[in-house]
Amino acid sequence: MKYPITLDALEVLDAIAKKGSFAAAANDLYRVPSAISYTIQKLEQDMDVVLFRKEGRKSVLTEAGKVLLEQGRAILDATQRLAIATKTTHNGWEPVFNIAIDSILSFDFIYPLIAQFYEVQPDIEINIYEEVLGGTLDAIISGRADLVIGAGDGLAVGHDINYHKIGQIEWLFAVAPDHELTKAPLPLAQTLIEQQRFVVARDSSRTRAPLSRRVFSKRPVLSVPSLAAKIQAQCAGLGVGFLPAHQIQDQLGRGLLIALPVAESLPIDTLNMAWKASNKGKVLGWFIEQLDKHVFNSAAT
Amino acid sequence: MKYPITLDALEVLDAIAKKGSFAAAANDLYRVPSAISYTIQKLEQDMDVVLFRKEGRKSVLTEAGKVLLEQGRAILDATQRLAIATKTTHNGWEPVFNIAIDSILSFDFIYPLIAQFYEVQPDIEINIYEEVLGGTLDAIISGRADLVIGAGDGLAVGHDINYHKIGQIEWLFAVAPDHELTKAPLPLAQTLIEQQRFVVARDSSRTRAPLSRRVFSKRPVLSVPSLAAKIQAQCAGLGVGFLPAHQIQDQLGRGLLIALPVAESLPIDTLNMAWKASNKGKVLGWFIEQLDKHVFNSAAT
DNA sequence: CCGATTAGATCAGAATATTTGAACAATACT
DNA sequence: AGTATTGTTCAAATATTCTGATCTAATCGG
Repeated sequence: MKYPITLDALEVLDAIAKKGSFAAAANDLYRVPSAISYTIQKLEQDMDVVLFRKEGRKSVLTEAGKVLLEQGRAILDATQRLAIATKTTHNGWEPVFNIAIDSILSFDFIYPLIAQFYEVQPDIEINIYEEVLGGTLDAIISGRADLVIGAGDGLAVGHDINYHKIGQIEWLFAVAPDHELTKAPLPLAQTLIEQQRFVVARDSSRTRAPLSRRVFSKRPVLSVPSLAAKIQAQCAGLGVGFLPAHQIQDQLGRGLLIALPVAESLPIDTLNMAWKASNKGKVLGWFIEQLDKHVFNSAAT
Repeated sequence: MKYPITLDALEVLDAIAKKGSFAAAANDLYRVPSAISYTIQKLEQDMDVVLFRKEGRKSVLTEAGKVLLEQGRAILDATQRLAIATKTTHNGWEPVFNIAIDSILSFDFIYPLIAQFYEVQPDIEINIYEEVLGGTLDAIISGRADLVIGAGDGLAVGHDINYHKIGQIEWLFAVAPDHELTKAPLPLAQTLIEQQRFVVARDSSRTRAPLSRRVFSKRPVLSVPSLAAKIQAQCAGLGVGFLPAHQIQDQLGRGLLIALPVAESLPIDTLNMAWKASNKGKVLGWFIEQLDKHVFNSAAT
């Protein structure tokens, strides 16, 4: 069964609609007007429909012609994307790449990397997701992420997951400048800290219970949607808590937050990336290589 | 810019995949094998990708070939649907037709009509929705329905809506066979009725307040999601209420419900269809004509 | 009102694309 | 070893698409 519609004919139809006339479309497509006329007449004959009617010396689309044009454009777009997807697959690149990033990190570091990647390979669809700590393993195993970046230890025993340390996170106990703790003897005693209202960040994109890190407080906590909101709440003096050092350099510099030493020394969290060992994709390989080089939370900066 | 992909090439690729070889695909497409070979080689050259590799004397798809095949099939399907949609538009038929039916009716009556319509015109997408009484006018004005069928008077003053009576609904006051009202003097007095628990049906597909018809009860009502649920609840003796006669013939015949006369005579509701006066669609015209002929709730049945 | 310009159609001939038929090499089967 | 099948090559045939010339009809500007 021969298809009455050809992509070339849809392209001609599109050009006529965009340029407003057969003659202009011909010019646009480097053809002569009679070639355009031939193509449209052949399409009308093959489809057994009328696509244009005469208005004076101009041809205008019929309702059927409009249906063909609109949905034809969608098919042309899909075909162009298909050509690209086929070519990127041919070249060994995955056509789609998903990255999940721990909500405790900002996304800022990944954008320059993606910009670099798009210089190398512009035709890949990259999707970025925000994950909480506990979700990173799920994201890899379930296949919804090709690569995850987040804090915490690798716990993927028996799951054929590769972990690689790419940095570390320093936690600071931070309070507003007018908080009473700024007048207390340093380092802050555990018993004093326990009496404070902690601000905790929950993951707003997940319907799970709020994930609280190092909640020492014996007072009701203040729960906020995100890390950014937590920082704002602590700047406002609404509570206290630990914050990743790299996220509050600006606030510390401007005196909006004060980092106070605590008696108990906090371990520094490692920052890992993880991926399925069986995944040999070139996009994944590129990102792994680049993240390995990337310097996170440098003390010198 | 010439498109490297042609629909014919996608059809060839599809045939090769389905039939398992170039030779079988050639046979299927009424061509010679060298025509298939030519088409694939031209496609590979135009796209600058490798689609097949040799395994012995057989050719098998590469990963790129698989991507092209799968998404190419979707494009072929879309193109076939587009040809049909264009043709139906050319023939004056609307490509999509939406009918909203009052939830007080069952849908049974519309299915034979749709079956008849599909004998006349199989290529139209028909969508059926359930609406409550108050929603029918909205559905027409907003354009989400081309035709609505439901009970009640036409209230569309100033809205350029055509109403047409197509039948009527007889309401019966029905109770379970072991309900105490079956022992009361007939016709049932108003004061006696008022003391009963009524079952009312709300529209589960809408987030509006329950729509109650003829709620006489001074007791808390039992609200259920649908008319079907209302019938079931009344059969179970959970309450009383009015039910459209045509919907409970079976239950009456089997003694699952008893229809009791009430002192106050109830008006019979008219059943209307409504549509926008400016809508001249052929599908709409066909349904209006057929519904006009259709006999609803005939006393003889 | 008239000449110039533009839009699209017609058609013979040219150019390009696709197909066929014959022959071949390589692989698989009996 | 002989036969069958798969896919390729290639000259020739066929089909499709395009060009260039010419035409009709409609619109525009002086």
